[in-house]
Amino acid sequence: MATPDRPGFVLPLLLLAGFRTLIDDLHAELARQGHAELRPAHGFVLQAVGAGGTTASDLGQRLGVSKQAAGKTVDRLVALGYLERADDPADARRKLVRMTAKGYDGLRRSAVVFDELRDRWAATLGPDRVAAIEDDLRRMVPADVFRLDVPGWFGG
Amino acid sequence: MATPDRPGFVLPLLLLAGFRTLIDDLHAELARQGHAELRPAHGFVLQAVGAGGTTASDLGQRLGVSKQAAGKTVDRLVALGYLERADDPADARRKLVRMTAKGYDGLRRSAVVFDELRDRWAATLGPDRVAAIEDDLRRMVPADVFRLDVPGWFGG
DNA sequence: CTATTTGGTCAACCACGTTGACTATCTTAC
DNA sequence: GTAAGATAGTCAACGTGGTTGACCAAATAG
Repeated sequence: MATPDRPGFVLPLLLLAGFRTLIDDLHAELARQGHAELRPAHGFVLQAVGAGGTTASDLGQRLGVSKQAAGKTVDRLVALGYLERADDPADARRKLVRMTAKGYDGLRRSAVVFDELRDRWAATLGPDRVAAIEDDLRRMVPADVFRLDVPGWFGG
Repeated sequence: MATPDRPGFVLPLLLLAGFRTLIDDLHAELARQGHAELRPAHGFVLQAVGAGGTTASDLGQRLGVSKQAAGKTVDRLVALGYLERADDPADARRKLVRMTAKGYDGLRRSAVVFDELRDRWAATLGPDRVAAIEDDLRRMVPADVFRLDVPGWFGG
Protein backbone atom coordinates (compact mmCIF):
# COMPACT_ATOMS: atom_id res chain seq x y z
CA MET A 1 0.00 0.00 0.00
CA ALA A 2 1.28 3.43 -0.91
CA THR A 3 1.49 5.52 2.24
CA PRO A 4 2.42 9.13 2.98
CA ASP A 5 6.00 8.05 3.67
CA ARG A 6 6.00 5.89 0.53
CA PRO A 7 4.05 7.92 -2.02
CA GLY A 8 3.55 6.30 -5.39
CA PHE A 9 5.31 8.92 -7.45
CA VAL A 10 8.79 8.23 -6.08
CA LEU A 11 8.99 4.77 -7.63
CA PRO A 12 9.02 6.02 -11.24
CA LEU A 13 11.38 8.81 -10.21
CA LEU A 14 13.78 6.32 -8.69
CA LEU A 15 13.58 4.01 -11.68
CA LEU A 16 14.41 6.92 -13.96
CA ALA A 17 17.16 8.12 -11.66
CA GLY A 18 18.64 4.63 -11.55
CA PHE A 19 18.61 4.44 -15.31
CA ARG A 20 20.17 7.87 -15.59
CA THR A 21 22.86 7.02 -13.09
CA LEU A 22 23.92 3.96 -15.05
CA ILE A 23 23.78 5.76 -18.40
CA ASP A 24 25.67 8.79 -17.10
CA ASP A 25 28.36 6.57 -15.63
CA LEU A 26 28.56 4.59 -18.85
CA HIS A 27 29.06 7.66 -20.99
CA ALA A 28 31.53 9.24 -18.63
CA GLU A 29 33.63 6.09 -18.96
CA LEU A 30 33.09 5.80 -22.72
CA ALA A 31 34.21 9.41 -23.11
CA ARG A 32 37.40 8.50 -21.24
CA GLN A 33 37.90 5.59 -23.64
CA GLY A 34 37.64 7.72 -26.77
CA HIS A 35 33.90 7.66 -27.46
CA ALA A 36 32.94 11.10 -26.23
CA GLU A 37 30.47 11.69 -29.06
CA LEU A 38 28.40 8.60 -28.36
CA ARG A 39 25.10 9.73 -26.88
CA PRO A 40 22.74 7.66 -24.72
CA ALA A 41 20.39 6.71 -27.53
CA HIS A 42 23.23 5.65 -29.80
CA GLY A 43 24.20 2.63 -27.77
CA PHE A 44 20.72 1.21 -28.11
CA VAL A 45 20.77 1.87 -31.82
CA LEU A 46 24.13 0.12 -32.28
CA GLN A 47 22.78 -2.74 -30.25
CA ALA A 48 19.71 -2.92 -32.46
CA VAL A 49 21.82 -2.86 -35.62
CA GLY A 50 23.73 -5.81 -34.28
CA ALA A 51 26.57 -7.76 -35.79
CA GLY A 52 24.54 -8.81 -38.81
CA GLY A 53 23.51 -5.37 -39.95
CA THR A 54 20.00 -4.32 -40.89
CA THR A 55 17.99 -1.73 -42.80
CA ALA A 56 16.50 1.56 -41.67
CA SER A 57 12.94 0.25 -41.80
CA ASP A 58 13.76 -2.84 -39.81
CA LEU A 59 15.70 -0.74 -37.35
CA GLY A 60 12.69 1.49 -36.86
CA GLN A 61 10.55 -1.54 -36.20
CA ARG A 62 13.00 -2.88 -33.62
CA LEU A 63 13.26 0.44 -31.84
CA GLY A 64 9.56 1.18 -32.08
CA VAL A 65 9.96 4.39 -34.11
CA SER A 66 9.15 5.38 -37.68
CA LYS A 67 11.48 4.47 -40.50
CA GLN A 68 12.14 8.17 -41.03
CA ALA A 69 13.29 8.65 -37.46
CA ALA A 70 15.47 5.56 -37.72
CA GLY A 71 16.93 6.86 -40.97
CA LYS A 72 17.83 10.19 -39.40
CA THR A 73 19.51 8.48 -36.47
CA VAL A 74 21.49 6.33 -38.87
CA ASP A 75 22.55 9.50 -40.69
CA ARG A 76 23.99 10.89 -37.48
CA LEU A 77 25.80 7.68 -36.60
CA VAL A 78 27.18 7.45 -40.12
CA ALA A 79 28.45 11.03 -39.77
CA LEU A 80 30.11 10.05 -36.48
CA GLY A 81 31.73 7.02 -38.06
CA TYR A 82 29.85 4.34 -36.12
CA LEU A 83 27.72 3.02 -38.96
CA GLU A 84 28.03 2.72 -42.71
CA ARG A 85 25.56 2.17 -45.50
CA ALA A 86 25.93 -0.25 -48.37
CA ASP A 87 23.72 -1.26 -51.25
CA ASP A 88 21.95 -4.59 -51.05
CA PRO A 89 22.96 -6.54 -54.17
CA ALA A 90 19.78 -8.61 -53.90
CA ASP A 91 17.35 -5.67 -53.59
CA ALA A 92 18.12 -2.27 -55.06
CA ARG A 93 15.62 -0.57 -52.76
CA ARG A 94 17.38 -1.59 -49.60
CA LYS A 95 20.37 0.14 -48.09
CA LEU A 96 22.12 -2.12 -45.64
CA VAL A 97 23.20 -0.50 -42.40
CA ARG A 98 26.33 -2.04 -40.90
CA MET A 99 28.57 -1.24 -38.00
CA THR A 100 32.06 0.03 -38.70
CA ALA A 101 35.11 -1.07 -36.74
CA LYS A 102 34.54 2.01 -34.57
CA GLY A 103 30.95 0.92 -34.05
CA TYR A 104 32.02 -2.53 -32.92
CA ASP A 105 34.56 -0.98 -30.60
CA GLY A 106 32.00 1.28 -29.00
CA LEU A 107 29.50 -1.52 -28.59
CA ARG A 108 32.07 -3.89 -27.11
CA ARG A 109 33.29 -1.26 -24.66
CA SER A 110 29.70 -0.45 -23.69
CA ALA A 111 29.10 -4.10 -22.85
CA VAL A 112 32.21 -4.23 -20.70
CA VAL A 113 31.35 -1.02 -18.84
CA PHE A 114 27.74 -2.11 -18.30
CA ASP A 115 28.99 -5.34 -16.77
CA GLU A 116 31.36 -3.42 -14.52
CA LEU A 117 28.57 -1.11 -13.41
CA ARG A 118 26.29 -4.01 -12.64
CA ASP A 119 29.12 -5.57 -10.63
CA ARG A 120 29.43 -2.34 -8.65
CA TRP A 121 25.72 -2.45 -7.87
CA ALA A 122 26.06 -6.07 -6.83
CA ALA A 123 29.00 -5.20 -4.60
CA THR A 124 26.97 -2.54 -2.82
CA LEU A 125 23.52 -4.12 -2.68
CA GLY A 126 24.43 -7.77 -2.88
CA PRO A 127 24.13 -9.92 -6.01
CA ASP A 128 20.77 -11.29 -4.92
CA ARG A 129 19.20 -7.84 -4.63
CA VAL A 130 20.32 -6.83 -8.10
CA ALA A 131 19.01 -10.07 -9.55
CA ALA A 132 15.76 -9.55 -7.65
CA ILE A 133 15.33 -6.06 -9.11
CA GLU A 134 15.83 -7.49 -12.58
CA ASP A 135 13.37 -10.32 -11.99
CA ASP A 136 10.76 -8.04 -10.44
CA LEU A 137 10.98 -5.50 -13.25
CA ARG A 138 10.72 -8.23 -15.84
CA ARG A 139 7.46 -9.29 -14.22
CA MET A 140 6.02 -5.78 -14.30
CA VAL A 141 6.98 -4.56 -17.76
CA PRO A 142 4.89 -5.74 -20.72
CA ALA A 143 6.90 -7.48 -23.40
CA ASP A 144 6.45 -4.75 -25.97
CA VAL A 145 8.07 -2.12 -23.75
CA PHE A 146 11.15 -4.28 -23.47
CA ARG A 147 11.43 -5.42 -27.02
CA LEU A 148 15.09 -4.76 -27.58
CA ASP A 149 16.23 -8.32 -27.61
CA VAL A 150 19.76 -8.31 -28.66
CA PRO A 151 20.62 -10.78 -31.35
CA GLY A 152 24.10 -9.42 -31.94
CA TRP A 153 25.23 -8.52 -28.48
CA PHE A 154 28.56 -10.13 -28.17
CA GLY A 155 29.75 -9.15 -24.92
CA GLY A 156 31.58 -9.26 -21.91
CA MET B 1 28.94 -10.68 -11.02
CA ALA B 2 27.54 -10.02 -14.46
CA THR B 3 27.35 -13.29 -16.35
CA PRO B 4 26.29 -14.28 -19.88
CA ASP B 5 22.77 -14.98 -18.61
CA ARG B 6 22.77 -11.74 -16.61
CA PRO B 7 24.58 -9.25 -18.84
CA GLY B 8 25.04 -5.77 -17.43
CA PHE B 9 23.11 -3.93 -20.10
CA VAL B 10 19.69 -5.36 -19.21
CA LEU B 11 19.56 -3.61 -15.84
CA PRO B 12 19.35 -0.08 -17.30
CA LEU B 13 16.95 -1.34 -19.95
CA LEU B 14 14.68 -2.80 -17.28
CA LEU B 15 14.85 0.35 -15.16
CA LEU B 16 13.87 2.42 -18.18
CA ALA B 17 11.15 -0.02 -19.15
CA GLY B 18 9.77 0.05 -15.62
CA PHE B 19 9.70 3.82 -15.65
CA ARG B 20 8.04 3.91 -19.04
CA THR B 21 5.46 1.33 -18.00
CA LEU B 22 4.42 3.40 -15.00
CA ILE B 23 4.38 6.65 -16.96
CA ASP B 24 2.44 5.14 -19.86
CA ASP B 25 -0.13 3.68 -17.48
CA LEU B 26 -0.41 6.98 -15.65
CA HIS B 27 -1.11 8.94 -18.81
CA ALA B 28 -3.53 6.39 -20.16
CA GLU B 29 -5.53 6.81 -16.96
CA LEU B 30 -5.15 10.61 -16.87
CA ALA B 31 -6.42 10.78 -20.45
CA ARG B 32 -9.48 8.83 -19.31
CA GLN B 33 -9.97 11.36 -16.52
CA GLY B 34 -9.94 14.37 -18.81
CA HIS B 35 -6.24 15.22 -18.94
CA ALA B 36 -5.36 13.84 -22.35
CA GLU B 37 -3.05 16.75 -23.17
CA LEU B 38 -0.86 16.31 -20.12
CA ARG B 39 2.46 14.92 -21.32
CA PRO B 40 4.98 12.91 -19.30
CA ALA B 41 7.26 15.82 -18.54
CA HIS B 42 4.38 18.06 -17.47
CA GLY B 43 3.59 16.17 -14.31
CA PHE B 44 7.11 16.69 -13.05
CA VAL B 45 6.93 20.36 -13.91
CA LEU B 46 3.65 20.81 -12.03
CA GLN B 47 5.19 18.98 -9.11
CA ALA B 48 8.18 21.34 -9.21
CA VAL B 49 5.95 24.41 -9.37
CA GLY B 50 4.18 23.19 -6.28
CA ALA B 51 1.39 24.78 -4.31
CA GLY B 52 3.37 27.92 -3.55
CA GLY B 53 4.23 28.87 -7.11
CA THR B 54 7.65 29.86 -8.34
CA THR B 55 9.47 31.67 -11.14
CA ALA B 56 10.86 30.38 -14.42
CA SER B 57 14.46 30.73 -13.30
CA ASP B 58 13.85 28.91 -10.06
CA LEU B 59 11.91 26.24 -11.90
CA GLY B 60 14.84 25.73 -14.24
CA GLN B 61 17.12 25.35 -11.28
CA ARG B 62 14.84 22.78 -9.65
CA LEU B 63 14.53 20.78 -12.85
CA GLY B 64 18.18 21.12 -13.77
CA VAL B 65 17.55 22.90 -17.07
CA SER B 66 18.18 26.42 -18.33
CA LYS B 67 15.80 29.23 -17.49
CA GLN B 68 14.95 29.48 -21.20
CA ALA B 69 13.90 25.84 -21.36
CA ALA B 70 11.85 26.23 -18.21
CA GLY B 71 10.22 29.33 -19.66
CA LYS B 72 9.22 27.52 -22.82
CA THR B 73 7.73 24.64 -20.86
CA VAL B 74 5.77 27.13 -18.75
CA ASP B 75 4.51 28.72 -21.98
CA ARG B 76 3.13 25.38 -23.11
CA LEU B 77 1.49 24.63 -19.78
CA VAL B 78 -0.01 28.11 -19.69
CA ALA B 79 -1.42 27.51 -23.17
CA LEU B 80 -2.91 24.24 -21.93
CA GLY B 81 -4.45 25.94 -18.91
CA TYR B 82 -2.41 24.21 -16.22
CA LEU B 83 -0.32 27.22 -15.17
CA GLU B 84 -0.75 30.96 -15.10
CA ARG B 85 1.64 33.88 -14.81
CA ALA B 86 1.28 36.87 -12.56
CA ASP B 87 3.41 39.89 -11.84
CA ASP B 88 5.34 39.98 -8.60
CA PRO B 89 4.34 43.19 -6.81
CA ALA B 90 7.62 43.16 -4.88
CA ASP B 91 9.92 42.72 -7.90
CA ALA B 92 8.94 43.95 -11.33
CA ARG B 93 11.42 41.62 -13.06
CA ARG B 94 9.85 38.45 -11.75
CA LYS B 95 6.84 36.72 -13.23
CA LEU B 96 5.26 34.41 -10.74
CA VAL B 97 4.21 31.02 -12.08
CA ARG B 98 1.22 29.50 -10.31
CA MET B 99 -0.95 26.47 -10.83
CA THR B 100 -4.52 26.96 -11.98
CA ALA B 101 -7.44 24.93 -10.65
CA LYS B 102 -6.92 22.62 -13.63
CA GLY B 103 -3.26 22.31 -12.69
CA TYR B 104 -4.17 21.32 -9.13
CA ASP B 105 -6.67 18.82 -10.45
CA GLY B 106 -4.12 17.19 -12.73
CA LEU B 107 -1.51 17.03 -10.02
CA ARG B 108 -3.91 15.57 -7.48
CA ARG B 109 -5.15 12.94 -9.93
CA SER B 110 -1.56 12.06 -10.84
CA ALA B 111 -0.75 11.45 -7.20
CA VAL B 112 -3.80 9.19 -6.82
CA VAL B 113 -2.99 7.19 -9.94
CA PHE B 114 0.67 6.84 -8.96
CA ASP B 115 -0.43 5.45 -5.60
CA GLU B 116 -2.77 3.00 -7.33
CA LEU B 117 -0.01 1.88 -9.67
CA ARG B 118 2.38 1.34 -6.80
CA ASP B 119 -0.33 -0.68 -5.06
CA ARG B 120 -0.66 -2.84 -8.17
CA TRP B 121 3.06 -3.48 -8.14
CA ALA B 122 2.87 -4.33 -4.45
CA ALA B 123 -0.01 -6.70 -5.10
CA THR B 124 1.99 -8.56 -7.73
CA LEU B 125 5.48 -8.49 -6.25
CA GLY B 126 4.69 -8.11 -2.59
CA PRO B 127 4.97 -4.87 -0.62
CA ASP B 128 8.41 -5.77 0.70
CA ARG B 129 9.85 -6.21 -2.79
CA VAL B 130 8.59 -2.83 -3.97
CA ALA B 131 9.96 -1.16 -0.86
CA ALA B 132 13.26 -2.99 -1.39
CA ILE B 133 13.51 -1.70 -4.96
CA GLU B 134 12.95 1.82 -3.69
CA ASP B 135 15.49 1.47 -0.93
CA ASP B 136 18.09 -0.12 -3.21
CA LEU B 137 17.69 2.54 -5.87
CA ARG B 138 17.96 5.29 -3.28
CA ARG B 139 21.30 3.83 -2.23
CA MET B 140 22.64 3.76 -5.79
CA VAL B 141 21.36 7.10 -7.02
CA PRO B 142 23.39 10.22 -6.23
CA ALA B 143 21.23 13.03 -4.92
CA ASP B 144 21.79 15.32 -7.87
CA VAL B 145 20.42 12.83 -10.40
CA PHE B 146 16.93 13.34 -9.04
CA ARG B 147 16.41 15.64 -12.01
CA LEU B 148 14.43 15.54 -15.21
CA ASP B 149 16.72 16.71 -17.98
CA VAL B 150 16.49 13.63 -20.14
CA PRO B 151 15.23 14.93 -23.46
CA GLY B 152 14.39 11.82 -25.38
CA TRP B 153 13.48 9.32 -22.78
CA PHE B 154 9.94 10.24 -21.97
CA GLY B 155 8.53 8.82 -25.11
CA GLY B 156 6.01 10.35 -27.47
C1' DC C 1 25.36 57.31 -8.81
C1' DT C 2 27.55 53.77 -11.07
C1' DA C 3 28.53 48.87 -11.55
C1' DT C 4 26.98 44.41 -11.22
C1' DT C 5 23.76 40.75 -10.65
C1' DT C 6 19.37 38.80 -11.63
C1' DG C 7 14.84 37.61 -14.22
C1' DG C 8 12.87 37.27 -18.53
C1' DT C 9 12.75 37.13 -23.48
C1' DC C 10 14.27 36.65 -28.38
C1' DA C 11 16.77 34.22 -31.88
C1' DA C 12 19.27 30.56 -33.71
C1' DC C 13 20.27 26.05 -33.40
C1' DC C 14 20.38 20.76 -32.22
C1' DA C 15 18.45 16.03 -31.14
C1' DC C 16 14.80 13.18 -31.76
C1' DG C 17 10.41 12.28 -32.91
C1' DT C 18 6.01 12.68 -35.89
C1' DT C 19 2.86 12.67 -40.73
C1' DG C 20 2.28 13.03 -45.41
C1' DA C 21 3.84 12.77 -50.02
C1' DC C 22 6.74 10.97 -53.43
C1' DT C 23 10.03 7.79 -56.18
C1' DA C 24 12.07 3.50 -57.11
C1' DT C 25 11.91 -1.22 -56.80
C1' DC C 26 10.36 -5.74 -55.85
C1' DT C 27 6.30 -9.06 -55.62
C1' DT C 28 1.91 -10.87 -56.62
C1' DA C 29 -2.01 -11.95 -59.44
C1' DC C 30 -4.27 -12.37 -63.53
C1' DG D 1 4.04 -10.06 -69.35
C1' DT D 2 1.99 -6.61 -67.47
C1' DA D 3 -0.93 -4.16 -64.14
C1' DA D 4 -1.55 -3.54 -59.26
C1' DG D 5 0.11 -3.48 -54.82
C1' DA D 6 3.46 -3.72 -51.15
C1' DT D 7 7.95 -2.19 -49.47
C1' DA D 8 12.43 0.74 -48.87
C1' DG D 9 14.08 5.07 -48.73
C1' DT D 10 13.96 10.09 -48.85
C1' DC D 11 12.22 14.94 -48.62
C1' DA D 12 9.64 18.41 -46.37
C1' DA D 13 7.16 20.47 -42.69
C1' DC D 14 6.40 20.47 -38.13
C1' DG D 15 6.29 19.59 -32.72
C1' DT D 16 8.66 19.13 -28.34
C1' DG D 17 12.26 19.62 -25.23
C1' DG D 18 16.65 20.97 -24.87
C1' DT D 19 21.01 24.30 -25.66
C1' DT D 20 23.96 29.19 -26.17
C1' DG D 21 24.39 33.83 -26.81
C1' DA D 22 22.65 38.43 -26.80
C1' DC D 23 19.96 41.72 -24.86
C1' DC D 24 16.90 44.74 -21.78
C1' DA D 25 14.88 46.12 -17.48
C1' DA D 26 14.88 46.09 -12.70
C1' DA D 27 17.05 45.28 -8.28
C1' DT D 28 21.10 45.55 -5.47
C1' DA D 29 26.06 46.50 -3.93
C1' DG D 30 29.86 49.59 -3.83
